[in-house]
Amino acid sequence: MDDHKGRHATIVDVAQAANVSVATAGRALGDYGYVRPETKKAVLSAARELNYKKNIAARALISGSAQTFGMIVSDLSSEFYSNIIKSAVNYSRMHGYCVLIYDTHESTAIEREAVAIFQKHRVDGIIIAPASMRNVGHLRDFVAGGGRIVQIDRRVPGLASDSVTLDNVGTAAACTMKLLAAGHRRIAYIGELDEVKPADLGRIVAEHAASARIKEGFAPSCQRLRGYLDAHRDAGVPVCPDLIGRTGHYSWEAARDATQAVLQHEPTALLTSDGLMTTGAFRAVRAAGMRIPDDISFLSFDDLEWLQLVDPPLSAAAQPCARIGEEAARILIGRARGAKEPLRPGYEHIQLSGSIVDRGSIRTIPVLA
Amino acid sequence: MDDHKGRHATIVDVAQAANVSVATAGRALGDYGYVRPETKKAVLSAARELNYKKNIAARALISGSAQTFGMIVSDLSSEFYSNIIKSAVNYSRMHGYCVLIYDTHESTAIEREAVAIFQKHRVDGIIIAPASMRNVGHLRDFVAGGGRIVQIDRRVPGLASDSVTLDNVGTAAACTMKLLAAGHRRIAYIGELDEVKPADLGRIVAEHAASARIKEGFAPSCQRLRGYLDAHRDAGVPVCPDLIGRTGHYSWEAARDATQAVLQHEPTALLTSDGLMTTGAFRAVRAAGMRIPDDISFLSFDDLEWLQLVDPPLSAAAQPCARIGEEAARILIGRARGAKEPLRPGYEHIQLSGSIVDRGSIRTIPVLA
DNA sequence: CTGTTAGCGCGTTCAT
DNA sequence: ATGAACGCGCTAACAG
Repeated sequence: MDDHKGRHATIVDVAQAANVSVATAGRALGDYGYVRPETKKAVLSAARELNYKKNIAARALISGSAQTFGMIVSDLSSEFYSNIIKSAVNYSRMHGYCVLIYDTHESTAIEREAVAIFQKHRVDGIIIAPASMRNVGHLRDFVAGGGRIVQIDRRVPGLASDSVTLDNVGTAAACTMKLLAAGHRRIAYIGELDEVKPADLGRIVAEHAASARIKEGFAPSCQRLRGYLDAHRDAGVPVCPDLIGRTGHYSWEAARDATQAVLQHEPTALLTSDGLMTTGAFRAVRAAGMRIPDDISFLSFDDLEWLQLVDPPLSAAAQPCARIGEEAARILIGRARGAKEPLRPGYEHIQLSGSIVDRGSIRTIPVLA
Repeated sequence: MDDHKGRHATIVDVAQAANVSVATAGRALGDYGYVRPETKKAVLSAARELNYKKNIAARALISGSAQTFGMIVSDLSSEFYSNIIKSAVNYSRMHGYCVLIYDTHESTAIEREAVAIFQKHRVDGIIIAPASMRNVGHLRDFVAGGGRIVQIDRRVPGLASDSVTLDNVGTAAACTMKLLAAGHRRIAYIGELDEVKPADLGRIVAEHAASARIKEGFAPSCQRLRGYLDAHRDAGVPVCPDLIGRTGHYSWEAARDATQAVLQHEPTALLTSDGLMTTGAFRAVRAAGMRIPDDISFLSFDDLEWLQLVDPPLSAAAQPCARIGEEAARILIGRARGAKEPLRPGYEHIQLSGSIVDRGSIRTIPVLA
């Protein structure tokens, strides 16, 4: 217990105390190579005595790995991301990895800084939900320098990285089909859609050319729009552009306002593009004094906890947050383990699908003869 | 751009490329000592050319600091902790520090592991909401070894560390007084209270001896119970033990069940001890078909986002999450900066107070003549 | 099985 | 103003 005033005991101290060489001490402590059991025992007890803690920095200097991942999200405190982080952190922990966290508030500048810091820390990989689909030079540089990235939620096309995303098109289509099957013909969609110019929106809808125009490389809200349009096309139901609410930026206030505008055009159902949009849309519906599902049906993309607490509870397409985090960590661990090989040529692109939880916020409209 | 197959450029590479010594390169890159401006410029451009990134591990080996904090919470994805983490991470980032995160699911074993890992990483300090008030040997060892800790939310007595907590007693008393002032005389309280044996509960209440029995060193739910009792005593209103719901462990299901039981004893108001309890209590109220505030008034400790979304919105005592995270990081940064001194003798114990947000979920009961 | 030694990349003396 | 050399704590070659 004789701590040298806060200075940590080193492997040399332990070796001396156990009357062995540093190499032997290293073998005993590191659990590798040949060490006589008794010797090992002596070393370990000396280590305990001195309160010895391995210095990861020194190890990292040699091995090049500090057994650490970096994780970058745009909003750490959102229910969606915090759940993903939780599972990624836990999975990593169980496999001996720590996680450094960064919150960018959707700022590319901070994201760039995060990547730079992580490079200095020589992280074994980065899990990131890119803030922008276009401004990704720092990410390209990172992978060019040998860094490993797993993208989550969003996927930048052409970026040499693995990814774990949702089948946005398919899940949104399933949501839309559910509403269509319930007899709805005027389904509103509220999303950020900042990549779709308002001027183009009408044309895209009119042509039902979603598949051609909204390709990979768009943010989730756009891909989900595509699912919405695809479902309409497949069902032979025309889409009214006025029912598509575009916030342009990411805030619930904007979603509320967009919804308010869309409600003027008498939709019978509302589909949101994610949790924040749900919050805004729900407020707008409430403010308008409309009742769910009698006056309007509601289907939320993202299953937030409070959806079960309002009256009536709201139906939702739930994303498998825990799996997203786990898969991302799993991929990174796999790559870190097999880092000796020159890096496999291909990348994993895992697409999970959302599951619709029906809580009764969707009204079935009787078919008019 | 000639990356050596993933290997990072070192300061030696940069020095060679710039035709200077490593010492000079170090001075230029580290921004210390004397360097001729032109030389510096040359070094910096060489560094950029080679995509050089300082290796923090090497720096840490010398300075003993990796400019990193550790943070340990029991539930990363709770609204309360994720908000605290967000602000702590941001504040740390702005001051050049990274944050490693651990989620313990309230497990002391994982907490112990987290501390051990953080020691290996030679973190400059740990921000932690201790999972247990008693099982804290690993924390004592950490500070005994020269480690710095800032406790948040909870505070273990006698642990040599700073802390940032809420004035639990005062805030809970204010909540209770608000309900008393509205004319309520049968106020239920739902809390975890695992440190108060059910057998003792009756006696504690009967004696109104809270101040003497529930001292520092108890978890928040107990301290808040004390505020609840103090307010009653000060107002001269007796407390009915049947109105105190004790879950014993931390889950919303338990809170729902405890509330259900308490509702049998006809409270006119409900005070919860934190966000999770609020969720459970609210579900119980809803399940019982009671209307807020007509049948029962509701005041939540912790201001969750959804409280504004239910009908009617629920009043709450809001904790200053952002400030908690900031203050914790600020203290740690201050101590890390002044680490040369043998450590100041005293510790900071910051107590913030909650602010009550009234949204109309409290009914005013007319005084009976 | 164990000890000796040489770095990992950088910061920091000292000289020059 | 710049360069040479040592050391932070640990692992990995070697010898023995």
